[in-house]
Amino acid sequence: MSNFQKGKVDIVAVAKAAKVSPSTVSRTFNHPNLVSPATRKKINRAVQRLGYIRNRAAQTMHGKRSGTIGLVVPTINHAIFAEVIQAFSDSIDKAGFSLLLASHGYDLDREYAMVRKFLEHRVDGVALVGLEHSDATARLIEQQKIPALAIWNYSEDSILPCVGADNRLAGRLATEHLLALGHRDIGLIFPQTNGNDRAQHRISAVHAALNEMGISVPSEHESEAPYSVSQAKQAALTLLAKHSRPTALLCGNDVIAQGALFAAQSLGLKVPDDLSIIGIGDFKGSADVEPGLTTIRIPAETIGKLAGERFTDYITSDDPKPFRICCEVERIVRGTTSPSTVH
Amino acid sequence: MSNFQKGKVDIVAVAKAAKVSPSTVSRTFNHPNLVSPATRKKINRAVQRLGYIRNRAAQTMHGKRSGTIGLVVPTINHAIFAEVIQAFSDSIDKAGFSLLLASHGYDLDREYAMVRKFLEHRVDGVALVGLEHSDATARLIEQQKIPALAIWNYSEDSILPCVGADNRLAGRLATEHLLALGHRDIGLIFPQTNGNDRAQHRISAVHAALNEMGISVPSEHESEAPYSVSQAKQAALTLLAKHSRPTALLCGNDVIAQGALFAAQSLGLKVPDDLSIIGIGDFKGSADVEPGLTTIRIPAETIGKLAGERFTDYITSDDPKPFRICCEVERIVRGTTSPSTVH
DNA sequence: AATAGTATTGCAAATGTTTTCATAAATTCG
DNA sequence: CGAATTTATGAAAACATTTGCAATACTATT
Repeated sequence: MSNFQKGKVDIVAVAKAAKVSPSTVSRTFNHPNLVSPATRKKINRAVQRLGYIRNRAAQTMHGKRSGTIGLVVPTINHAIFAEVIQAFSDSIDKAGFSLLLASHGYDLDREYAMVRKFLEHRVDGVALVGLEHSDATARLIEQQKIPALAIWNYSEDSILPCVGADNRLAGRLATEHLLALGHRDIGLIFPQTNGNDRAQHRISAVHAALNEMGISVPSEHESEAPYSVSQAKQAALTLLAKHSRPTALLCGNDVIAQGALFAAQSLGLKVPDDLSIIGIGDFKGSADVEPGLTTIRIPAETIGKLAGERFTDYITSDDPKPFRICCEVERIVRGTTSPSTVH
Repeated sequence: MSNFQKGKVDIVAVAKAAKVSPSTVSRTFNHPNLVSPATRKKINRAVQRLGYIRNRAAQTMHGKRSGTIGLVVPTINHAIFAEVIQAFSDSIDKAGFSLLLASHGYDLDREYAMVRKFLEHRVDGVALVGLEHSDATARLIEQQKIPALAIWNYSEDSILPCVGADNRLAGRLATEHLLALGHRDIGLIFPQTNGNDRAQHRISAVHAALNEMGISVPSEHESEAPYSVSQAKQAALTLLAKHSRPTALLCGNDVIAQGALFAAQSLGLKVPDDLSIIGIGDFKGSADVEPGLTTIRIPAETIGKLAGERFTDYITSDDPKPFRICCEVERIVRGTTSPSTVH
């Protein structure tokens, strides 16, 4: 009970307390099999007594991994990203890594800044959302040779390793579902596609699928809404107030779809009888609204989990092989869609 | 165009390229006013050319701050925590800090483990959710003299500095609102209170307020639900199916309240005419359900923002003064509550 | 009992910075 | 113009580790 409070407890304080050399203490942590059980016990006791905590900063300086992975998301405060962050965090935690998290608010220049910041912290890898990033970001990753991962989106020609879903397919499936139900007059509410390749892929697939059927969407039936139930509700209200109302609404994500649902309800429209609504995402809660939301499920949790597992493998492997993983999207039919009654 | 790729670019590589000493390079970053504009320019050019990125691990070893703050939350994947994380992240980012994030899943032993992990990374401070933590965690914080902050909850006798709301008051306000509307037969759906002092404070205040009116809640009108719309919906369905149905439902948070709302709707009950529902939290989306959810607003964003600002101040101050900040809760009356029709 | 081999430990160099101190150059002032 | 400041730079020590190498102590083998 002597040197508890006095000064820093570093590895040499522990060494002194255990009457061994600092090297031995270090070895006890890093190569326990190289030190005799007896000394190991002495050292552990000293560690306990002094409350020593290893200093990863010092380790990192030796070329050891920092044990951190940086994740940059557009925003944390979305059902869907929260889910993927949670799964990713849990997953890398299992592999002994800590999560550095930042958001860029759909601004790719801020994304760059965040990646840089993470690089200063010497993260062992950086994960980004989506496949579209600024040239500066791409250069930075290339130049610094930092392991990087794109999550959320899948594309067979992605430059970075990726774990995600095919958003084009999601858009197509949603469209085909409505078409199969006989809808020909389809309204579209999507988020801005600027710097958001997920939305961009989805909407272009929707248009493609409609074109194949010779359907085009009149511009007054196409609307843009930010990611927020209330603003989506507003947008839907405006769209639905138009003289010629579509028989179905295809929404860029489930948050927008929920907004649309509430808008329809507050206009006294019966969903799905008067109006069908389909979303994309299958967020937590989409199953629980009344009626349950029909949607194309993007398996956020699976993506996050898988991304974490594969990325940590990749990082810790001596000869890392790039990978691209496509997680299946799936049509989930619930209560907000029904056959068109117009013939 | 010589030493681009060959080997590490560290401060001495930059120094060499700019034909100055490493000290001068370091100074250019840390005390730019101490180095002449001319050399500064030379150095900056070299930095650009080589793509040098500062190494915070090495800085940290010098007793400089690591520039990271650890935040441990029960779970990331909740509307309410996502909101507070976002605000906190943005706020500390402005002050130049990076966020290390971890979740413990309402397990205080895991919380301890996460704090330890953060300590290894030499975070400059650690923020926890709530005021209830394991003894080990408290000891660790005390012993390591690491700046710590409790967010989300306010209490005047909190040991740690705190930024949060008075959850007891929230519980009381919710109760008083229902009582004022004439409800005497009130059902309760709350999350588990184990290791969750927020819920614990709320429910005890509810019971206290009811007691003062001589009201007690029959056990079949009191139910426990985890944090999930669907499971809350289930719990509410069971509760509402009882022969004697309460006239109002007081829910431990807005997610549960939403579940209750959907349950009521699927049972064909008119809200608020047949059943009043009040939540606590005012989550994103609570305003947008139909009818809008009456709730007690806990200003998550304000809490996160304020917490970030005050905590970074605290950390960077030479003589930090402890603080406790109470953010106001507020009754938000929307469409899910109305006067009791039973007399 | 001597030798070879193995298990255990310590020494010292290295990692990438920052900072104190010292020195040199430039500027001011009487 | 020389002394006194001030400004700009460099050398070297310090920070907390890890690890290659060397030294020592132990075991097993003949």
